[in-house]
Amino acid sequence: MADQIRVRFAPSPTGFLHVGGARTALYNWLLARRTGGVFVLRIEDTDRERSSGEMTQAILDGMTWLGLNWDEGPVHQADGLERHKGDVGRLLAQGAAYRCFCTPEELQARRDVMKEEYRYDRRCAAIPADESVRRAEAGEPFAVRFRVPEGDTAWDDEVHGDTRFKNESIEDFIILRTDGTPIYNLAVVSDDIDMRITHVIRGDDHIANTPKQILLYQAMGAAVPRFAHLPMILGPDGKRLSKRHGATAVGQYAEQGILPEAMNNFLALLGWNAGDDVEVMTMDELVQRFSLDRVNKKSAVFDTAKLEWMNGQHIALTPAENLLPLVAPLLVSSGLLAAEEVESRREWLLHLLQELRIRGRTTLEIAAQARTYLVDEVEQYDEASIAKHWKNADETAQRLAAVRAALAAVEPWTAEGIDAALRATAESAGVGLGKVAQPLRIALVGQAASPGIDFVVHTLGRDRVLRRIDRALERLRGAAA
RNA sequence: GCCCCGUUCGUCUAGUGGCCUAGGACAUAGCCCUCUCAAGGCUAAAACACGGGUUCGAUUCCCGUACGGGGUACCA
Repeated sequence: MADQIRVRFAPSPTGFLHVGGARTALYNWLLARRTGGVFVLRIEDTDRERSSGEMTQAILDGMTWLGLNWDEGPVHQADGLERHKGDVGRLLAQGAAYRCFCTPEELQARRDVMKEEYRYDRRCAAIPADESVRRAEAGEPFAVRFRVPEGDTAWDDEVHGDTRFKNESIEDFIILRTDGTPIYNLAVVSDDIDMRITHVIRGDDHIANTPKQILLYQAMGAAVPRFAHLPMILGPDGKRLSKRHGATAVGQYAEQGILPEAMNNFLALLGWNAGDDVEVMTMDELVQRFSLDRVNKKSAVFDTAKLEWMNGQHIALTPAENLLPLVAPLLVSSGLLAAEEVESRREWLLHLLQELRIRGRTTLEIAAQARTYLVDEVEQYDEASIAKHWKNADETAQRLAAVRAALAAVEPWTAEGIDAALRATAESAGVGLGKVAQPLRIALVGQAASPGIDFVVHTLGRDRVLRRIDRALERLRGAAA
């Protein structure tokens, strides 16, 4: 398998896994799965100051939630320190890099004078090799810079096509700090060579790093991988997505009742499409259909309304058995259900979820709608609904009393039997079913909107139905008096 | 400042010179279905940033301009 595709996702552990990173990870994962390749996870923790173990774990958790399993890793970039140093040593030995004895303070001073025009003036590039070695051995501190050659550096980007930089626009960048630790561009290239990465898929904020990295590959005598630069994800205001736009960490969406399948589906469509009008896709379908050449160049706005719609689509497609483990914990933690009831009332819960799953866009909404079926009494009556459907208290009470009698006699207790009883009640009263169903609905759930009335009555069970009607009758008689 | 990238309905997008009276999806509005609400179905409104070329013909190719974004660190 010499031509097996190897990709990597290489986040720096300086924060949670955010949606932009998640999409980058997803595209890498999809390409690997699509082609039978290898997906490597690498944690870029060379910046010790800003990296933390908790954040590394948070990123791993986010990936796991999304189901983006990795085949190798997580490898820590910091573990490659010796190799990085060795690579720098070789570049130094072959003259592709040189020691720079300018101190950060000196550089800053020059930058202050020249403002934005400043670019490193290569003064240390002219130091003869023997002198450079002598000063280093004498203990003078130095950083190592890459000697950018003349010419152009170009590549055929999988997303952007031909992309070209003039080397003169690239300064002799530092590859090794004074403290002997590598800089990002060197570490990335050294690691990607070491991991035999064939396709580098990352955000297009890295486009300007790419020529530097290609130069490094060439200097190190390694094959240059394919590059694919994905467009940025923006907030609704068109600015780069950030915390002030609200939820950006994938974990926050998990808490908001978003399904990982929906998140992946939505993220996949942010900058890519399957080429037809199909939008709702399972993970398997995404894997089947993904290809890099249908990735867009244009940055995209993250639209939570569409995410929620898509989540609703995925919830509706999720069998009740699979929905139960997602919703039950919410019901248990809000005290509506005892932990052991999840098992003992499993059939009833599945029956409920089967009905509710097309009625909510998040698992939180589903759980909220399940509430009235789990408590004994109606918790709150919607006044606007009462005003509309309980207009005449006497008449409503009469009708509810008739309904009560009919429901008390339904045998067996099935949705069909209930439906027949309600229709018969309406008919003998000489009104349409709506005139019976709406007042009853308010008596049962406190508002004018709910699933079908026969479902509500059946699911609530005879005892609670009769009790709630009795409560409604008390209320109506109080109002009439 | 300099370097680079981008620009189709409010948003995500289809479109690779004639198939475009620019298609789909979300959101919005209306209708249908109907015991209500969802879901579903149908319909409506809604876009090729601008200016030059090239061409018999440009959303599509080229050049400018404008606007947006990224980079320009001993951050990643």
